[in-house]
Amino acid sequence: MLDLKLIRQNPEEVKNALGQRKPEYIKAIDDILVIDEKKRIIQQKADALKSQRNSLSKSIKSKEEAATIQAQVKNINAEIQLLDQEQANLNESLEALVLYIPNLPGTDTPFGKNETENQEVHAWGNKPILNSPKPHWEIAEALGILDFENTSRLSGSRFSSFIGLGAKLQRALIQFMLDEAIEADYLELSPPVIIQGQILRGTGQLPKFAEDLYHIENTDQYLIPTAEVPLTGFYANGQALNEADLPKKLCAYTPCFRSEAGAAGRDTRGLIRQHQFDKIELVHICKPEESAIEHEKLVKQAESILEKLELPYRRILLCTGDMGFSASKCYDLEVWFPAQNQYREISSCSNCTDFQARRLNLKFKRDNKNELVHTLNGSGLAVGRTWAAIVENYQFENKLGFKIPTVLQDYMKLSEIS
RNA sequence: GGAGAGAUGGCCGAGCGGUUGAAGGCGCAGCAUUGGAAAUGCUGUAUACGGGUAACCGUAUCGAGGGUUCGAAUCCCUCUCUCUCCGCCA
Repeated sequence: MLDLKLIRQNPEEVKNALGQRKPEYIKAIDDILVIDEKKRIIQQKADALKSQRNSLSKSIKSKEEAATIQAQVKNINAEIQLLDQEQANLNESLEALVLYIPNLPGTDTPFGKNETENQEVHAWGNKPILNSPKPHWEIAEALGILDFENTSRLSGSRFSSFIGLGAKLQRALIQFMLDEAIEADYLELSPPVIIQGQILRGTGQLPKFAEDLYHIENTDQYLIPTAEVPLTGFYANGQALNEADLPKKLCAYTPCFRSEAGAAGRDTRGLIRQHQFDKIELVHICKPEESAIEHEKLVKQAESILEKLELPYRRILLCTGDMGFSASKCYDLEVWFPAQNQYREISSCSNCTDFQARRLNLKFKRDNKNELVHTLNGSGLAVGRTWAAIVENYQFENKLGFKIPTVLQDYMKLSEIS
């Protein structure tokens, strides 16, 4: 959520910045300004009447003199009720508008209409030289370590099961990624995967992206699409954080659930796009002036996982038109998939500045005053996609199977699966 | 699921329908005292919205929402959550 005062005081700046995402936001800001103006005028009227009412009520000392004042206050009350109702209505429409406005792109976020205008920052690693790379699902299904067919009868399309050594590899990846995060001073949380709608509004998934979520019927609860939600929301609406405790670095392993509405026909084969997948998530909560540096640290932490797994990847700086709702600046890490002959997203690291903090009421105390924190999140990493990337990049050319990355061999007690 | 108890500021804890945004204590911050500290003393310590260059002023908030009243933390209704006991259960 953007600061209303910022919109009020620098409307042109806000419109310029949001217009870089999509031109339609410019009109929304104009609407907000009009409603905000109306609301303030009404609030001033109502406050003045309430003030009058309070002092009249206080002036009643004896029962004898009460009658005339009572009549007076009753009249005032009728007026107040109308104004309050009007203000409540305006507030509602104002909130409805503001909750649909995304974060302002940072000044170092490049302008661009869509993903074609993202910028590659750097690429790392050597792509494997393979004459005819096989897709991961072919290799894995043939090895009997991954199943789609039986699983689709269990759960429907876009679900899968890991079997035997496949399941063990997934478990090893989770263990490895968590160990790496904890080594880097992250505090591990194991949160619920069912979360209140209020928190999802806070992190920005709601109200705009409700169709992407699995909703628990007859409740205000949802399955999380990412552990960013419970991690970022963990301290919401509670006591302000201590300045000395910042930056807070949290990590969690959780399953993630996405309805993938609107993705029909895309990535229908393999592990790339599933309704349920595992992910290790990293979240930083920090002071405003620290968030740019924390963002670089966060993305490097995610990169270090790929480097230790020796998977070729590149870092992309997203442009204004491709960036997520809550982000001000965002790097995507993309891992190389030989069979598809392309890089695919495996981590998305966002600096959300104070956007989520304002919606979540997430503050810290500095000089005896409450200030909004900045929040950052990134995957470290998406487990299913990492699993698939290992199978494809480490596949043997002359026989069925693949090598286990060196760092995982201790976890697996195994050097290859064939 | 059944029965009961409760929800007040960072925490504990008062609170007759009317100078109660809220006593008192703890904690925290500043100042004094000290060679330094402890102890002590004094002062200050909620949030949001609005108005004002500012000092400051107005309004709202005692779990949430509604109601009664000239006036509600205090009375009434609904909901939510927490705790205790019983039942069930990974």
